[in-house]
Amino acid sequence: MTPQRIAIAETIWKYGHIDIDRLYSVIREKFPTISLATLYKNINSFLEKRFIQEVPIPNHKTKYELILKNHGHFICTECGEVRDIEIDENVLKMSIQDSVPNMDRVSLSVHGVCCGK
Amino acid sequence: MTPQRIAIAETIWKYGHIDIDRLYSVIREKFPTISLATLYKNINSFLEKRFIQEVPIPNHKTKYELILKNHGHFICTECGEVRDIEIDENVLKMSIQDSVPNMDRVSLSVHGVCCGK
DNA sequence: CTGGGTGCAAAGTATTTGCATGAAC
DNA sequence: GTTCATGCAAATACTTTGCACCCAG
Repeated sequence: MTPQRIAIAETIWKYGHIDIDRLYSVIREKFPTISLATLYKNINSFLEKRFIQEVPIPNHKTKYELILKNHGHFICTECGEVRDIEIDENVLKMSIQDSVPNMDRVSLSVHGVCCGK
Repeated sequence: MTPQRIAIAETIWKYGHIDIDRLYSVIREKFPTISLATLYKNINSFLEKRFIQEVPIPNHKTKYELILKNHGHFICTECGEVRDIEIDENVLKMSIQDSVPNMDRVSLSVHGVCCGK
């Protein structure tokens, strides 16, 4: 656990969802010499350890978020913003008509336009 | 509508879900001179026209599928295979506890391991 | 002709790797 | 001293762009 690593985790937590570029610029305020390589290495290590997960966003860079409680995402197809939405996981699972092998994790994304565009 | 373009659409349809590399090698059997650039151009044009959509897969290349009826995806976290699963969209929407601005499209992914691994 | 698609090459962007250095134990 | 993360540079991977050519209307 290095200070850089802590800052990365904190920043992801603080922003909720953040992509690599924003993360880079935020972290550099505290650690001006940090490199993108270090960032990617830490991101990948966090991913492996299942501290964080990717939130892929069409036409935008993938964002990262801490894995806390299960929730859905509203993803704006215009600006790429992500908002968490609460889901009732039992009801959600009831919507699945087919049998599914080994359901590890269920992820729900709602796509739409957030701003009045 | 060029023969290449038709072959691309047909191949996506035939495979259900396919990534760019597989698409490239399949199409090249029919059109040995086709380039990745052409493939990407057509993919992007299909995406814009909403003929196809992306299916992002953690640790694997994005796959593409025709937009037919709404369904969910089972995504194997080991091999990246995708299987369509039928969903009851009304029940699924009932699982959403928060109000959502402009719900265009809802996408459900179930992650797990398909093979006995 | 003209418009639009193809395919090559090149550029651009994103991500990973190798290695020297330095801090922590 | 050994281990492990950092940060630079380079390599790799992925995707887009520019342009010359060709085909169909």
